[in-house]
Amino acid sequence: MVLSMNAPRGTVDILPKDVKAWQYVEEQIKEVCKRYHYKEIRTPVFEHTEVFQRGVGDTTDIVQKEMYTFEDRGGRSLTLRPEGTAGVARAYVQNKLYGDVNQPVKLYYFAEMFRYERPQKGRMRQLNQFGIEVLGSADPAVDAEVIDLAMTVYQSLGLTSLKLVINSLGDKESRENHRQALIDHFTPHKEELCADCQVRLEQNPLRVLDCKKDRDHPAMGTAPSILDFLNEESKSYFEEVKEYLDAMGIAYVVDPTLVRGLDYYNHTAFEIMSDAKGFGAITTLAGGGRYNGMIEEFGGPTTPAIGFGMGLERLLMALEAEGVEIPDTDKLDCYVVAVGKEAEQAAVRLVHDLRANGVGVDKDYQQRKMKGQLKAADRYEAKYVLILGEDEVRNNTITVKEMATGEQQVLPIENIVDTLTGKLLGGK
RNA sequence: GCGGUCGUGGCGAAGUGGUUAACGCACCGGAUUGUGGCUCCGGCAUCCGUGGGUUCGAUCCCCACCGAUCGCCCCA
Repeated sequence: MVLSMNAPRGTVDILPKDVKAWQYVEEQIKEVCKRYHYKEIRTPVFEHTEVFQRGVGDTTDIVQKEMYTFEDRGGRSLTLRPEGTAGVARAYVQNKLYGDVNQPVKLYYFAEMFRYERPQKGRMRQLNQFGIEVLGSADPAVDAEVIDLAMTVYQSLGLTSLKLVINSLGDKESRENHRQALIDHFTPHKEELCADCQVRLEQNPLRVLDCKKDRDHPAMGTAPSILDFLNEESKSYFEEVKEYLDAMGIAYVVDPTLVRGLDYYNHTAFEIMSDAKGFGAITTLAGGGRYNGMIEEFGGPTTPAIGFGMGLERLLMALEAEGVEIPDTDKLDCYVVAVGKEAEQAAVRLVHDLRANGVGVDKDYQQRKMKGQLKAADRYEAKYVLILGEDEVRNNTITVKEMATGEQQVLPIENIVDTLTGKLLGGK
């Protein structure tokens, strides 16, 4: 490869041979969304930078170092979306969906996200996510439904090595109290913590708990747990969520150190991870939580909301790691083999007519010999091969060969379209 | 931003400081003058990431760069 006309770092082409898996996954997920009564929303690929600064939070890694931010010709600062929730929240406020008769507003999206990171297995600069947002309900049953939906998506696709981890970050009051307790707890050890954590301690002490470098520090084990700081309301909310999960038979693990990287979460936070082998360092398949303050932050009415984001590249990886077969639905119905100039013309017309009648057909365009054309038909896994040669043209016939059995018969060309459409589409 | 590994034909993969750089897969053609999946034969024709350097000579040695990949951080 001489030219450097390659796809930018961290991006990939999804080629025809791979698209099948993507379409299958998308179809299955949409089917689940339909059953759960969620509606699709499509928002812009880029937003005003401020949408993410305010929505995602200034102290997050995403905003601090991972955004694709640029200035447009009008001098506006725009950013390619690094996650899905902020844009949806913005759209919800701007379009006054809080006034919709149907509440809560239950949305899903498929969207590509952009994060400036060093690529590695399961981590791309452009990535695809499926996501859910439910706005307008503070019912813990909604939290459970959202989690249930995510788990159902994975299970309907055949994944089994799943682990659901949940936590509660509590409401504003609980978080504040816990935050102060964390600062009090870690400050005496500040000098012993890693550089990142020293900064985190100032900005967002919750995330010190997330640190992998300092995970063995003695102060970690004794750090105050958020669960001990939940006020009555937060505590009972979390209890209800767990009860609903229990009621649906969804297994979970409570992990008080689960914090999530985004600032906007409160109450329920969750992650779904894969135990499957071949995953490298990446284990998180999906993550989400409640963000009751964001809509207000965007100038809307006080609106409780919850959602999650699910990485589709990682989902595909998980399917592969677990050996899930993707059904092949687009085999070719017919392949027309033509030999000779006259036959070629008849073939073109036949291909056109069959296609017009709903049959999937292809033919040779490489000037291959008959044998080569048959090989191509075999490669394409065509069900039938229709042969037009000199004999057929002379006798106004056509040879129909069923590839699976090798049986073939010579039929009059006259009603061949009807005959074949009946044969191929009769059952549909 | 930091660290490890790697970079040979469409793909996979050997290899050597020095005439024509293995092999496998795939593809095309022939054996079978109009028939696929098996077998055999042939073809696929200067190409060894880029730019420098060492050398009489480098794909193989040195340097830089670019790219890929895996990991750290963090996450999807």
